[in-house]
Amino acid sequence: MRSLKQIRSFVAVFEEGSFTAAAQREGATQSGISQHIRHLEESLGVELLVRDGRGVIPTAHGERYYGECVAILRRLDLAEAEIGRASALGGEVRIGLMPTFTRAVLAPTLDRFIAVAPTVEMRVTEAYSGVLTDLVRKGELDFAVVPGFQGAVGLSTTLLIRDREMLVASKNRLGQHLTPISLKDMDPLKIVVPGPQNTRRRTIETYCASHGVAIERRLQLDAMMGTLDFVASSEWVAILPGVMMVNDLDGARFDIRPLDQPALYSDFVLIEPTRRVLSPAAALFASMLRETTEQTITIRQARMREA
Amino acid sequence: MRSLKQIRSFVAVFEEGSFTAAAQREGATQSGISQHIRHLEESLGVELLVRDGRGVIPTAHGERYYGECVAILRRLDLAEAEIGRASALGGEVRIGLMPTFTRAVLAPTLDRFIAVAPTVEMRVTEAYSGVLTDLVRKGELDFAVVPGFQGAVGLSTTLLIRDREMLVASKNRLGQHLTPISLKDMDPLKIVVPGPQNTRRRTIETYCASHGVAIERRLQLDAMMGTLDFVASSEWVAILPGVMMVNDLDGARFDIRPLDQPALYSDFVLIEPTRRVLSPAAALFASMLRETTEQTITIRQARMREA
DNA sequence: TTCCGATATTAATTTTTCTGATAGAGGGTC
DNA sequence: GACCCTCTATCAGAAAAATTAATATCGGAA
Repeated sequence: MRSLKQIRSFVAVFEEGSFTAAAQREGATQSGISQHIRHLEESLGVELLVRDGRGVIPTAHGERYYGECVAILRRLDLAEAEIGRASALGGEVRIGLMPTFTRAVLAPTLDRFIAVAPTVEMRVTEAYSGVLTDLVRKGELDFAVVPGFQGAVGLSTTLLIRDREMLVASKNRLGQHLTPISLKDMDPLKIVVPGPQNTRRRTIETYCASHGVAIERRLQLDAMMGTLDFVASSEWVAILPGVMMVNDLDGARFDIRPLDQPALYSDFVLIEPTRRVLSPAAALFASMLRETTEQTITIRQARMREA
Repeated sequence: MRSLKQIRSFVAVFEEGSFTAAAQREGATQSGISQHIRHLEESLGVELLVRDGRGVIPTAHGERYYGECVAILRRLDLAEAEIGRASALGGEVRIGLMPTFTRAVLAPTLDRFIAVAPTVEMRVTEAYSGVLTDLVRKGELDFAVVPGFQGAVGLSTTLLIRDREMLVASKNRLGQHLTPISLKDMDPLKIVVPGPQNTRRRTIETYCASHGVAIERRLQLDAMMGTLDFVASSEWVAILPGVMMVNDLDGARFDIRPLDQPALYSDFVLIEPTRRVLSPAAALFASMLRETTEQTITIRQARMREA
């Protein structure tokens, strides 16, 4: 007979591309997963996955069945969310944020959220997008906010916010605080960048290369706090999303100038497991996060107009 | 943990309005069903059903959850139908028909169907609508065709055909074979009717009462073959759906005249369990049944125009 | 009250699932 | 090609869960 465990196992294997990884994600053994898939295939009378020594590849049947299974799990999740403690706006909300978001917008969002939903247990994980993506896929986070990307199996993405990238340097080094700047006018740059595993690195390199911005020296720093601190006390610069600099608009510590000619925008998306539905509390937090972020951007735009 | 058995049990209890009946339908014991429901309620943290000594009544939560559960089971069924042997147009098709349909349209439909799908195992059950409805709800039939009615929990209905009712008598007793007739012109009637448990009985009585048709004598006969035979060899008449008389349009045995002023139409609907999806073979049979029936009606209309 | 028809509970049993160990298969590397 | 590494399949015993039959309990009707 068909069972939900079998379906969950299949979805996990499909998304992870491996029995072993699926077992880990489902908190089971590889042996158990193997048996579930076998029973599923037997009872359907169809091969769902081709095992090729390196992992697994779904068959055409597998692809189609996966789509249905995800829809079923999602619907199941929805049914429970509708009934259970869901409506009470309680439970636990586990989210993942990049430093971009924890630096400035997390605190005010938390303030507002806690006021409205005092009984909800919040758990915020700070990490870079790769880690967060994995955690979301494993179901260990309800959702995460990561740079916009080309999607991944089993994840749904929703655009949360689009924000402008800023050139950040220590006070009085750039001048014209908050007015647009063309990077080419500033080169050659001594720039602090994240490591190649970070999505931002590629964005920055691509931008510089395709607009003829010369880079004199690169410093690879995978610590956001450290980057800011270093930039504040040196002649090095960094390119950062505006949303993390809202608390420094006064110009007391940094010169901040939006990239121009052309402007560079970054998308941040909310990712969640397709097979699940956001709990009301999580959805509320997500919408508050978006609102707060939008407000900070609005504030910044007002300041920029003044400048 | 949630399981499909629990969900199936809940759906069965909801639809049957009773643990005991649900157990029977699911081929389980009352004890097992009781435990499944208890676990479901515990894990949702919500009461789904109120037990009141006489049976069970769903709570508001139960109602909502039921809707989701049916959708999930249906989707699951769909997923399997899409993948499995479904596409091969094999397997078994179990349908239920009333005598109305078995008398004239079943045979030609079967001919066509068997030609196209020779490997499908057909199982046709002939019975009256109440029995067929129960069998469909229990999942012992893929679908049945019954008189149009006001629906039942757990059943989906689709209009299959609308047909005209006929006054049937033995040859040369009515005259004007195949031309419309006003019943009032023929009263008082000596009429053969089915028992009160049959949907048609109410239809006929209502029609006569509301159009001032006097009935001289009633003969209650719950045997369709017997009714036809008796009518053919006596002065009694019967009111029957046109679709069952297509083989007697030649007037050799019966005088058949459509009711007029006003015309009386009957709807026949296809009923199937909402939680399931018709297999391709069953769907094909249903559509062939509709086609055949429509053709017989078209033929009759042509004959009527000639007459 | 008493009975009747229904659900709840319980403990033993059966079935299913899960695990840990091991075998086997398929690529990559030297 | 031999070796190694990683991955999946299989198996038997262990653990967990479902199922059953018997029985307790409950609620309403007469």
